[in-house]
Amino acid sequence: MANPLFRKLSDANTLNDADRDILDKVIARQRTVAARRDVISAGDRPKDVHLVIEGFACRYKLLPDGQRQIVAILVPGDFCDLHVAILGEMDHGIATLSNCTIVEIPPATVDDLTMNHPRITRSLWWATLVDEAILREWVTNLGRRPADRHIAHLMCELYLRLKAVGLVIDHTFELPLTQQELADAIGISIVHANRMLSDLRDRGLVTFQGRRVRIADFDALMAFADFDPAYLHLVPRTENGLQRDLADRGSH
Amino acid sequence: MANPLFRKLSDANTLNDADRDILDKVIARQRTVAARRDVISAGDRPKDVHLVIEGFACRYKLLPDGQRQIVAILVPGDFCDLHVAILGEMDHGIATLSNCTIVEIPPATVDDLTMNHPRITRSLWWATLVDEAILREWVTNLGRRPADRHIAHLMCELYLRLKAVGLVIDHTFELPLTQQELADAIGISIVHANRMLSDLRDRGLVTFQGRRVRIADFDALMAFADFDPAYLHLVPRTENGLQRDLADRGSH
DNA sequence: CGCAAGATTGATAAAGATCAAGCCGGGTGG
DNA sequence: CCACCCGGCTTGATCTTTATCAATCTTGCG
Repeated sequence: MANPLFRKLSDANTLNDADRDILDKVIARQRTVAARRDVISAGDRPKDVHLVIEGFACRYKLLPDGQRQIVAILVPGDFCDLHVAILGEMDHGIATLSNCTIVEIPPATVDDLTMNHPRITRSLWWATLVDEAILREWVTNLGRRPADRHIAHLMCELYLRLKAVGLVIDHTFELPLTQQELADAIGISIVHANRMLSDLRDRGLVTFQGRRVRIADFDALMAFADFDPAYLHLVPRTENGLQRDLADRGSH
Repeated sequence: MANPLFRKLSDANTLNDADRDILDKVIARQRTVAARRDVISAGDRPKDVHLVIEGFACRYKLLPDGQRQIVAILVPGDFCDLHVAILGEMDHGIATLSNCTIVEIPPATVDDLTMNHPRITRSLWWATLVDEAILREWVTNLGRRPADRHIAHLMCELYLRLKAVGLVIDHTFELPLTQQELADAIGISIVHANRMLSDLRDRGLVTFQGRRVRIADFDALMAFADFDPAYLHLVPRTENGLQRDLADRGSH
């Protein structure tokens, strides 16, 4: 996949070929990070902005008793720390879940984007606001949805987010999470995660084959999870864009 | 309180008297909203940006079975929907918890700020990023902290946020939440909320007198809640700013 | 082959939800 | 002035969800 950043941004924002060229240059400086390593640790003051190009990562918080809460899952095209400069230091860590390709963007490049490329700036804003919307949905999931529906909801979310960057193939996507990591994202114990997962399997809603997730009937899963994709704000400029997108989902 | 927006922003960002004048003008157009009314409903596309000047409000999501999750508590100085324009429609509602004074800021004013007032723009960015940091902490609270500590953590957070806008007086602050509303924020049932609240009272950590919360020993409450104020990014330009701020807390 | 990490299962305990009353205080209408 | 009514608070009993503890199984891999 050439440029997941461009793909993601242009999916819901109007960007042109010139913008694509610029974003291609932005992601030129890549490096790889092995699975289960910190990309940025809590307390860091990173100079460069980091972006996931390939692989999965997560934001997480550690509690004094050693528990961990994953507060976001980062997929290709997601920023780790756009705008840390403004906040100063990281209040959480970012770790890879799989082998990852990470891009480091020097502050000068970010400044150039915000000063000279309003369309891109606006779409970066959009990405930030969607991240926030996802967090609100996670709060709702944690507060009010039982564990099985919560997991189902997360699978719906990842399905659409990964679809936006072309990583859903034939109703399946890669998801290199151990059950412990899933439990840390859902806020439950690993034992409970295991049981809820096998419930979902038994219901035929989600199947896990190795590191791949298969969602045979997305509508059924959405219904079970009470999933409303509105919060992802994927709707492009046209009114019926989402309908198209959703109708399209079986055809890939 | 004259201008909670200026107070909040200048607490962690460098702003001068000229900025204050501009922000005073920004909040000129005020209106009042009665308690327990929607300021903005899910699905709205508000033209103006809304800001709480006085009173308490909340962001919330409704589930199909009628359950509610409060995903943020808004206090004076907090924006309801800075930048909705970019996302299009609201994916959640905003309701008052008490009688509120709300400001409506026309898009032209926001544009003027972002184009002509870089210091203010930066501090608005800061406010947005802090909102996101608060959401991450809420995710952690919901996922990994038991209800009593979760409530204690929220009280610590509100204590510091309200202190930043001058609303903590003599170790107390107003909090016009019913137990049902608190339960909706913490993600528990009202019965459990009631029991955890009386536990906190019994431990002497938090006392509730009418609509006022008293935190006699903030250090003890922080310790109980495992509260680390770093995520609020209140630290001003100086290194020991937070220390000053925290040391100051008993003296008001 | 044998190990280690991860997945699974069973038994039991704790946290929290639900159901059902009762209480308390402030406002309202007679 | 008082009865009563209603929203919100409190309490007890019981049920459900989830956590914890403790094995055991499975599988990829050196």
